[in-house]
Amino acid sequence: MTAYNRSGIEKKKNKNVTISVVAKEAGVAPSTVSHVINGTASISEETRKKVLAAIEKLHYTPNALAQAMRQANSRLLGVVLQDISGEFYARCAASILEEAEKDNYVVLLCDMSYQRKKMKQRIEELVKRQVDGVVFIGGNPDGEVIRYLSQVGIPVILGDCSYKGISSVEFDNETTMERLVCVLFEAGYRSFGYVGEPVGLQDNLKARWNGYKKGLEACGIRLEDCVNVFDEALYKSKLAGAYAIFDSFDAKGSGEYPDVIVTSNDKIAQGLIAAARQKGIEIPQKMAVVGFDNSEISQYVSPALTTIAQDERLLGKSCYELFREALSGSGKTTHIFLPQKIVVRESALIADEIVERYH
Amino acid sequence: MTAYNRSGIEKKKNKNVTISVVAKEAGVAPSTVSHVINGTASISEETRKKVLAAIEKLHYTPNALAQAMRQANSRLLGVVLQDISGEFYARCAASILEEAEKDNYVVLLCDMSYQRKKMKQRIEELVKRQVDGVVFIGGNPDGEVIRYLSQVGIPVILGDCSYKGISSVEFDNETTMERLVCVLFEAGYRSFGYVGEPVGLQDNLKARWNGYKKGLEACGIRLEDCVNVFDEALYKSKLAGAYAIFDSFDAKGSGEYPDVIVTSNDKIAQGLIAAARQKGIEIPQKMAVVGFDNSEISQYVSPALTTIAQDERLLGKSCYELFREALSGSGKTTHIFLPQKIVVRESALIADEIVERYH
DNA sequence: CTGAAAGCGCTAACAG
DNA sequence: CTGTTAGCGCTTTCAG
Repeated sequence: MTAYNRSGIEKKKNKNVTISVVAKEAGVAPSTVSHVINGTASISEETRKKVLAAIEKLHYTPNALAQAMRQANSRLLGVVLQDISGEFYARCAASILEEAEKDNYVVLLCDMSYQRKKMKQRIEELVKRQVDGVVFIGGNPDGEVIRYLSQVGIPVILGDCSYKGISSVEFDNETTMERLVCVLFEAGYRSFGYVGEPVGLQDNLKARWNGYKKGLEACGIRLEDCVNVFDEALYKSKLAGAYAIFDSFDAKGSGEYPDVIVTSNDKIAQGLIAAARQKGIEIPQKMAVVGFDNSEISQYVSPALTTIAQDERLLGKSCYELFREALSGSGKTTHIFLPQKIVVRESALIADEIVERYH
Repeated sequence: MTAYNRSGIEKKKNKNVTISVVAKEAGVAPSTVSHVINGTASISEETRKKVLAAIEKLHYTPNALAQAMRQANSRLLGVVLQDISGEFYARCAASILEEAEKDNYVVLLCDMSYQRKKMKQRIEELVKRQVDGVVFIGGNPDGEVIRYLSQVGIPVILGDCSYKGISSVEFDNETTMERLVCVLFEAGYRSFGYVGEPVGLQDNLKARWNGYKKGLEACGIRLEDCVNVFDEALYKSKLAGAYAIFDSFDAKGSGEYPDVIVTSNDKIAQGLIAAARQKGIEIPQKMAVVGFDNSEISQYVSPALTTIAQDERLLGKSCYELFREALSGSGKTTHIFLPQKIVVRESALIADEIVERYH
């Protein structure tokens, strides 16, 4: 029923419905309006009604920028991740978004696209924007950036990576990978291969690689007897990259493949499997392949992927909770480790009882 | 070399490095500092140096909130999409993020999770935050929300959906789908099936469905002779949902399947294929399946998916550009249509020359 | 219970 | 070329 400017869509400027306009309309002072909105003082039922009516009539919406300036917080959370197109990151992000929403927090998303050099600049942008905190997912925290954030008093939470003195929630990658190798060994696989991105840029990859090595050692297998390939190209295209990599296995000997190849990602596993199929190499009979992340599709491909499952939503949620905790200022740093699970399907066969034994 | 508060991480409040602190340090007026930062007046080399030194020394970072309040814009863009975990949306988002970054815009991301009712509230939050514009990707624009945004003067850009009088960039879903059906018919497929989410909530699905019907008509096939299933459950889990749906085809007759099933998404196609495999039905020999979206994995599964490819990054980029254009205030509304491509692989066989003929 | 006044950090006239 | 002033929209003492 309100009369808007009849020109319909206009330039701006018509959004001059400020708190004092409302106050005028209601015949009270701006501070009174503020009080009824924020419940920050007790107001007589009568004036409260008048104010509410004015708000309604004018379609008043508080300006969060102005609010943030007066108060200590902006209710803005920065989330920095490596690649929103990756299922892992997307799930984490979705979960953080969901939690933030419940708190009237809003998230400023930064996708680093695995480009570490952009980090500093992007973080500065977030700081300018007065975010109340920053959650990093994945990657390998940059000490300089972390220190900077600490100096300006912005809490930092790390997801699936870690840094001394900073709260984090990680999956138990190292343990899981070690267990995976042992379980595979127990299932009869004797020669191993590893395919993944270079581990330097990602803490979680590093942890997995370490677990792989530990597992090998525990099983009495020498690392030199394994074919381990790290390829930068996998950052950009896991499927095509892995597909191309398959040749490196063949190049070595002739027709000699490891019994099982462990990978850092389901897409890499799938790329390998596609290449194997193309070459007539049967998976898992001739060679087994294990993925990582339990992507939604992994159980619908053929052979269905044996992989590692983890609750990314829980990771996201936990990160958000740590952020809120950090805000309330206990000052303590917390490190949470979340379990992962070996999911046996077709691409690598392992008897259930073996998996359970290593649980 | 600067001495920070030695306690390291502190609560806030130490971030009191405002423009006037810098000004004092440099022995000039705040406005002068502002001018050197923004290049909004010519400054003598001498004072400029002093100011820059002070900024450096104090680690001054402008407060974007305050800037936004003084100026007309916040350099904040709201992006609203249905499901960040979907490859389609993730790609669009990634592209918008990338473009925004170049402009020092920052994006406030909202994931609706296909829940239409949350829309209004979320949009209000964005408005409170003073976003300079909102880009909607997918879904079915809510007239009320669009009007509200127009009233408060916030430009709206629609991606892969449309609304009267609002700029949009869409894929040419209807045309493509119609063409797909014709091409399939030409390739010898005579009986058709369709599997997808109910089309009411998504403009792009509606367009595809319309195209499907038009194609059928053009080929002289009656809609009643087709098995078309719409399932709400597909919104939440396309793979599992499609897998479950497969039975509905069997239930009808006995062992009678359409020659080809057209779907709204690669995941749905893959779910169907997995179910078929489980039942011993060969794809594409016994029945062909066509996906949609050309997900990265689609060419690495077996059978490789015949599907529809589209450039989501271009869509994202175009949306961003329309947004910027809208800001500069030409006031005109633009509708862009982006082409899609039929990608023939293994799950549905079509001779290249047929596809080309319909191009 | 309500209002007046101050000021968050910044920029945009306008003087000088 | 540089400084003074005013004020964006809001919240918050502090009086009344």
